Amino acid sequence: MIQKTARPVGRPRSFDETGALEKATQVFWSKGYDGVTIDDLVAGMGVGRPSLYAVFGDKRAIFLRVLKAYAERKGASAAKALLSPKSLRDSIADFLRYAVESATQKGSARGCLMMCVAPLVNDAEVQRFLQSAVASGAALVERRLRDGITAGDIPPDFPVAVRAIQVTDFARALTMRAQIGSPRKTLLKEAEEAADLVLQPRRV
Amino acid sequence: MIQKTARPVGRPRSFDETGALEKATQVFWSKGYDGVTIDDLVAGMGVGRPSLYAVFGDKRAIFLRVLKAYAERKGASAAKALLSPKSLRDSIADFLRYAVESATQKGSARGCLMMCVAPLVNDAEVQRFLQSAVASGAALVERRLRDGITAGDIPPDFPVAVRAIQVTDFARALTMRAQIGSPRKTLLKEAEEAADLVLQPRRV
DNA sequence: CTAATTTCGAACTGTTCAGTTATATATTTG
DNA sequence: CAAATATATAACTGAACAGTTCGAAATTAG
Repeated sequence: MIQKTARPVGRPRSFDETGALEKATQVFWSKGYDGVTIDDLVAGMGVGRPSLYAVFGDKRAIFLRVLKAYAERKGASAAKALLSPKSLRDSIADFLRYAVESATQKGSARGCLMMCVAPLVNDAEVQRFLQSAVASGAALVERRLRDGITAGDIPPDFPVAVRAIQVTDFARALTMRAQIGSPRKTLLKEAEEAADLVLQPRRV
Repeated sequence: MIQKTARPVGRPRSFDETGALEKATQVFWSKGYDGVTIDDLVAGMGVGRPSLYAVFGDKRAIFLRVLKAYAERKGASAAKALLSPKSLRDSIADFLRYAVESATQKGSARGCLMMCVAPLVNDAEVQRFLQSAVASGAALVERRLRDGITAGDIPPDFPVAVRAIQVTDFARALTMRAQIGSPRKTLLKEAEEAADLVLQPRRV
């Protein structure tokens, strides 16, 4: 019989790996990549310096893990907002509203790790990751738009690819403005207006 | 008679103040705010360390001057693109194309100092400045849209305020994507599509 | 040519930082 | 309880950094 929860030999860790990464997310998010020192991470993650290097590696490695975990969570939330069984208009509006809400969340830094912090990291792997994340986001929206055609919410000649990109562009822009301090209420209103705009049928 | 070009007493400076600030712009743009050291500025601006402190102050002071000069230049170019005597569609498209072109300029860092670097600077004055710059940009576009109503390019009930913000949001989003490496050609095409979208009359 | 003034170049100083090492501590195995 | 193993705590090391100081150099004023 295989005991999966077999305690490993040696002194047990005093921290939770996943939890520490989540705390690291907050550290990077609030201080930016270059602004973060190892001591910031040691303090913020609650992990001793040598353990931090042994378990997670250096700053770059920690950031990459943080970024990927963050992207996964965000992507899941975005997909949830987009693909629940609502009207197309509501789905798109929800997607944009979610972007605004998570970017203006009190208690954590404003904006978004992927849009406001990661792009400044001068690292090829980070850039590649961001590009693929951008493409995935647009693909997700495009899928929803196609479903909208099937459901008859928008006409069959609706330019799904172009509009999908425009939806994600609005999400990006709203998130950026959240970061520099635009109030949530304003941005939520603009999210609605953006949803209305991108769903307009092709001009006659 | 006042001799304006009276040479000041003492050893003349070996650098040009304005030129040094332009070089500083490149330094901040390519390395981000936190990523820049005083030595980077000394090397990049061609100004000796003590002179740098004496003439410009510390890193924060230099960045503020750089940011303001940059914003002035950008604002002038944007106004030029928007307000030249062209069709409304061309004006808006030019505005967005200019955003893409300057964000994908070879030889200098991608993106834009105001959108990609400055928002991460954790400084109240910088944030206030950015907010006002965002508002100015939207106001400029809105003015052009109003002129478009006068000229009959768009109907009198055209939602100028909302669409003006949307235009600047597209500029923001396109600039951001330039930064993470989207090719100029792609972005230029999307600039056209964005211009078409935001000029659609209100839905019937 | 001398004194006054301003900038320049180089070096100095205390601090902060990344990454490592040494030792103590907690736990499993036998 | 003793040996083996893995983590925690604290301290160390060399490099990088911000801001300053000091003497040399370039210029004007007299």
